[in-house]
Amino acid sequence: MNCEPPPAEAEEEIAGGASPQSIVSSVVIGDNRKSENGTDSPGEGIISDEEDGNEGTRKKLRLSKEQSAVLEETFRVHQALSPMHKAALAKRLSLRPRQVEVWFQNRRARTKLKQTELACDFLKRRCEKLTEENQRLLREVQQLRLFMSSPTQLYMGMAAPPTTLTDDQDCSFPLGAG
DNA sequence: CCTTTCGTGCGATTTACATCA
DNA sequence: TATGATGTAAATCGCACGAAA
Repeated sequence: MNCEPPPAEAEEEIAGGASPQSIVSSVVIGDNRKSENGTDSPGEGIISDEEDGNEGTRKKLRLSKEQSAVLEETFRVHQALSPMHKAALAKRLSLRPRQVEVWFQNRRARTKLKQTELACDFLKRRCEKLTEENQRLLREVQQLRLFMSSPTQLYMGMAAPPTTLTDDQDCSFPLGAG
């Protein structure tokens, strides 16, 4: 499977330089975004590796700002992690390796989606331009045909003959052997 | 060479949670 | 303030692939 790294321009900005040292060492449940003063509301505490804990209902754990920042920073360097790197990162962030893995998978998916959207926008604009150009050329062909059918009459009434096909433009068409 | 097992990535989907009208 | 709609992101599922045994 080929996973080419995305171009830098497709990358979103990461949340400003959170220092890796300031990682909150707990997986929190609850509102991480509202706490603008940086105080992550520590909900349930650390989730251990074995403690999948979801007997019945699984809990969704929101990552803290710091955790997300470190993950983003790491992602900027490597879009995929070796098992060792993953384990180290998980330990550093007090997450399960599986969580780190899932985060990276989702992050790659997000990047790809964003790239696809950008590509789509680009193609849309390109298509619009080509359509415009096509219309213009069609009009010009029409003018040329008129001009060829009665050059003198038309020439009198025209400010200038169609100018698109000038000397510096190669309007020849490859007709094979010729 | 096959076959099996294991680890990993990906796309699609589900689901918990946050936000807003 | 309560509530439903909606968006986002964490998590799950199933499949495919390559490497190693």
